[in-house]
Amino acid sequence: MKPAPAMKPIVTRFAPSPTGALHIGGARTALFNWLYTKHMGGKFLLRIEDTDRERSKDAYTAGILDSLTWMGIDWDGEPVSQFSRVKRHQEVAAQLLAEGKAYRCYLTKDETDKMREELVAQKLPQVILSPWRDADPETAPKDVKPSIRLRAAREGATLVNDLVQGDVAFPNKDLDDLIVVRSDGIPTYNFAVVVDDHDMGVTHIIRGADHLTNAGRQTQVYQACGWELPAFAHIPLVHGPDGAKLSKRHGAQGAPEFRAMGYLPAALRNYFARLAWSHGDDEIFSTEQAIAWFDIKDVGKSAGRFDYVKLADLNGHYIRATPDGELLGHMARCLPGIATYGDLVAALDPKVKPETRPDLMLMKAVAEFRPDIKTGADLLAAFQAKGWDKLAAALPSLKERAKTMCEMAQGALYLIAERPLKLDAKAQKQVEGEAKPALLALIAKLSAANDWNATALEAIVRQQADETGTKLGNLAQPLRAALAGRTVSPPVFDMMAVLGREETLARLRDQTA
RNA sequence: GCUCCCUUCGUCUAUCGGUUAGGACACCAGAUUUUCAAUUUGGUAAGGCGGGUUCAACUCCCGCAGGGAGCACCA
Repeated sequence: MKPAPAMKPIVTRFAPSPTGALHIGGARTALFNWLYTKHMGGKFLLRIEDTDRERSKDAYTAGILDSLTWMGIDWDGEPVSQFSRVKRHQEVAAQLLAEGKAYRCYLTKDETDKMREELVAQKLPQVILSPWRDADPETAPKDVKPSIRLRAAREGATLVNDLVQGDVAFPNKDLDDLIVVRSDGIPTYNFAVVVDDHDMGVTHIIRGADHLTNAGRQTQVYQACGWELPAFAHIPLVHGPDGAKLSKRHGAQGAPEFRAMGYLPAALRNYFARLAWSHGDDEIFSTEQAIAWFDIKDVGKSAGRFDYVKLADLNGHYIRATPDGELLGHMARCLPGIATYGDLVAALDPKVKPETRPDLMLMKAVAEFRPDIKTGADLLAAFQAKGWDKLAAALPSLKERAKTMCEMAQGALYLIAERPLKLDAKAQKQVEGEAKPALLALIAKLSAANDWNATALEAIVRQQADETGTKLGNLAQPLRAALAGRTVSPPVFDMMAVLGREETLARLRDQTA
């Protein structure tokens, strides 16, 4: 039998710049690369684009890697630092120069800025035509450090064959000679990217559509170097709910914020996979399924809008589907990332609706319920002090009714209430009047309960309802109010079971005293 | 201004020349119910506009309009 033709495994990469946290749009780009690579059985590489020495920070790199790991996205090999490859970039530039495919340009930044200004004023395309392209190098000024520009074609068009966007042509007359190395000797982004992608053996470049025009420029570099072009796939951007590029006024942007808002990595993966990509009518699918199904040819071209409501719905599904132990782990990772209520409010862009920030809603509730707890970390500590096992016991009734980890924590606040509870106005009403004698009767019966579990407790309360000819709700609501301090809570019998006999009875007595 | 991209329910999308234009979220109504959820049944809701091509167009072509992205010695 003849062996199947050896197929060169694909190589993809994600190349964030370490100038901040992992942007959620970047996370999606990484996800698409990752899904495609896993689907094709290739290698997924990471490159840190740290040539901007002013803004790049090692802490950001660490944060980005941590966020990717949290998202469940892994990569092959060690991340490559672009800055560490400057020498190599310069070598290639020198080679281009030697071959006449690039030239030294003695135009200063000030001069080109001015030229550009004039072009804009005259409403002309902003194409800088350097006089040094064909000038005699002998006439070069001695006191100006030159940049190196690519001697790009002026006629015809540069074609980008894109797996998502199709064939896109850029007229060469609209592309000026790309600066490949700045006058300070540092290579520019569009040049370094090509050299690095080539050297790393990248076969498929999957990135945001905002890079489409860069693909034109980079294609010219590939051609000048005589290198084989990779396949390009420019995936549509994610826009804010108003259709504009995702920015501060749309709220959260960084992956860590999504973690702090209580979203699960699995939900985020599922949600982002469905933006601009689909597999028939499938909406909720596992990562394994996504890998099996994912193909670039099924990626659409139009930008999608970020929909927190749909994300929340998916997140709810994943919360319900996640085993309790794992969920507790997510809780422990989520809470410490939450700032104080005051800070959250202060950081909120006025255009962002507070309801779309689960972390803010949680801290608001905390501020009312336990003013002594200031940050998410404090809240976590409070849960731990009360006993992590209490939270674990409460989880089953909590996860049914939460869309985010923050909502779940909010539902669990009854665990850490301090006696006597401060009931909110609606809850207060529930424990007054006729409720008082009913509660007193219940206290007596509950004290005598043999078994302290939800079913047994429910039986006792139901019995009293039957005996007194009242509806169960008339007893359950006062109980709820007394135990949780609110009129909305997890099921009362679950709360009683989790709180235990002593605490339950104490809270009930507090309200009947 | 120049270049490039996009346009199906409010949102994410299916459709790949012939469908009652399907699904999901959201929304509305009913069921269930100790609150809130969850679950479940049903419902409202879409092919930007104008021209072609074709027996037939959401689907192909052209124009217009609207939206988006890019236009640095940033990445």
